[in-house]
Amino acid sequence: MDNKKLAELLFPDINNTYMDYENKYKKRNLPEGAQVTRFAPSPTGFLHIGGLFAAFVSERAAHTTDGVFYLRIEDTDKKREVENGVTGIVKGIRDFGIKIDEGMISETESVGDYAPYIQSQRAEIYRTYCKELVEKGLAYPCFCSAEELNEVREEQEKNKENPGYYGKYAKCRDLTYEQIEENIKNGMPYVVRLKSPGDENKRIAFDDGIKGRIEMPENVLDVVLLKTDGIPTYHFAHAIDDHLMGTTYVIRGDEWISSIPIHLQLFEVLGFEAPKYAHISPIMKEDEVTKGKRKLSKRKDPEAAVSFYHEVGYPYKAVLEYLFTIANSNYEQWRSENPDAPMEDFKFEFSHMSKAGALFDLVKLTDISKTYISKLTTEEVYEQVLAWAKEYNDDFYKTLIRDEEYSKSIFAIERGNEKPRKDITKWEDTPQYTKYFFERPTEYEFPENLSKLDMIQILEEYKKVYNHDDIADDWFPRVRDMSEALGYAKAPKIYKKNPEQFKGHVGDVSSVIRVAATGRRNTPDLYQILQVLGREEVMTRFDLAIDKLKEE
RNA sequence: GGCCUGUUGGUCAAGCGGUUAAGACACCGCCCUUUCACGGCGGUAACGCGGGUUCGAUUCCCGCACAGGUCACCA
Repeated sequence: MDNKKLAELLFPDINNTYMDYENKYKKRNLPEGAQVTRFAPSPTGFLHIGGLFAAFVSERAAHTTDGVFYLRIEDTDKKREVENGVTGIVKGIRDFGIKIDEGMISETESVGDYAPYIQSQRAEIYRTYCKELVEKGLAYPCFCSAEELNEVREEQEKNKENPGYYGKYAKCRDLTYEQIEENIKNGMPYVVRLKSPGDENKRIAFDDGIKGRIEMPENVLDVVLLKTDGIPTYHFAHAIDDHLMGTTYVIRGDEWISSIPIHLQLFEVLGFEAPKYAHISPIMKEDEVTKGKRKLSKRKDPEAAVSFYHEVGYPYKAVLEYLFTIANSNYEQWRSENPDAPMEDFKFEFSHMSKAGALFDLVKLTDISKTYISKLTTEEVYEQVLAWAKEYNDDFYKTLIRDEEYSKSIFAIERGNEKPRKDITKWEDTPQYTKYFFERPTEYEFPENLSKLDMIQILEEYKKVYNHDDIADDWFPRVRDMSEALGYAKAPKIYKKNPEQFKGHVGDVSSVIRVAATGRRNTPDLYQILQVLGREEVMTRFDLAIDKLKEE
């Protein structure tokens, strides 16, 4: 068979040679040890937390080595594609502050010297390399229909043989030029397959950055390179793109491990140097029903979508912080030793990645997020809450901007202390958390151990002694004195010793004041709340509470 | 079924032939305290099973079990 002639028959439109691309896309000039990594999702309109995790790890791997991290879109499956899918991915990554050096930055635009970064625009490149393989006798057209392929598979299953297109089952391997020409003339659709040089008795080995050394049988399958529509399969596109774009480290989900023999063979056949690989274990979730682990599912689990975290308002750095704790086992240790260091200072290492899939732990995220938010300044909290509200809660947004200083003074309560409060988990909590600052209470959680008359007495008495100009140190002693005068112990300990001598203790008294001012029994520091509310408002609220007590 | 991977408390995980088997989150108790939160102290709780190798196995080897992945013209 004249392979050259066959190549011309199959690819009459291709006039370039692969050398044109080898010359066009120059080798990167990077320092020793710098890694080039990429995130290469399909634009299916949904960025999975596992995808974000892979992107994050890839970005860290690149930027801790002064390398490059780029975004490539793998849109070779037109059936699954979604409108504006690229935008969704770019936004998802951006919302989490992950910096993309190269690649797609919007639906249609990209930056970088290795464009196009979207596979649907690289058809000619793939076809050029494919033509080359045909010329070298390493690839051939296959006209088998889906039905024929199914029949073969059934026969193989019956004979307990490995399924697939290989060996004697690879019917189209031995087609003559004339047969091929005839088929094409008749308009028969075809794919282009690799003529696999693999030997089923040989084994290959490679060192995975995370999983370690893995050995597997060589690939013997004549895998599809170009589909009927002329678009490459993932395998072929992976080899071409990662070679041309200079990827040094391919980081992806571990569902790809079993394709490694194919990929290594492709690199070999194409004469490319293979990249290093690191295969990440999937993020799992405990299934409520079966109590087993399962992959986070986009249908069942809202937290599988990256947009979920943005919507409910977890600060993106808190999410990243959490992702880091499952990415590198020594991260938490490092963080406790460097509580205020930026996370970029942490040296990411593949060797500290877990081989097994971690269960996604929302409770742990909650803790990390609370701690993170507790350390923010008032300004930072206000900005982030505002940004969240602007996107997801218009009413609250309007409330916040009505009086910026007032809003900030709320978030300033007990902030900046040595032991800051840890009570905001996510921005979605803040409307409820701050509600009583913007609205007078309508419901009161008055304590049950005091009578209404006692409570009315407390409030009326407190109105008389309340001094809005008290400094913090004077405020509580005043409550103490009043408590004592009304027959309450001035400290809980005193009350506990002789409970029969008192009506209650100062804590009961301040509870009444607290509930009258806020409607709630549990709040941050009461003095600061009263200060924020302002003298007039405080008095009004006391009156309202008294009325409420009287009417019942 | 073939091929690959994994299995330490509820969760994330240290460990890499000899340890009272770290730590974090969660949970429980106590202390601090005007509530809540914070903080401090303490507690419950783990090496999947069976064989080897070895003076000694959580650690090494072999089975088994369980879990996950993959065997497409999807990525």
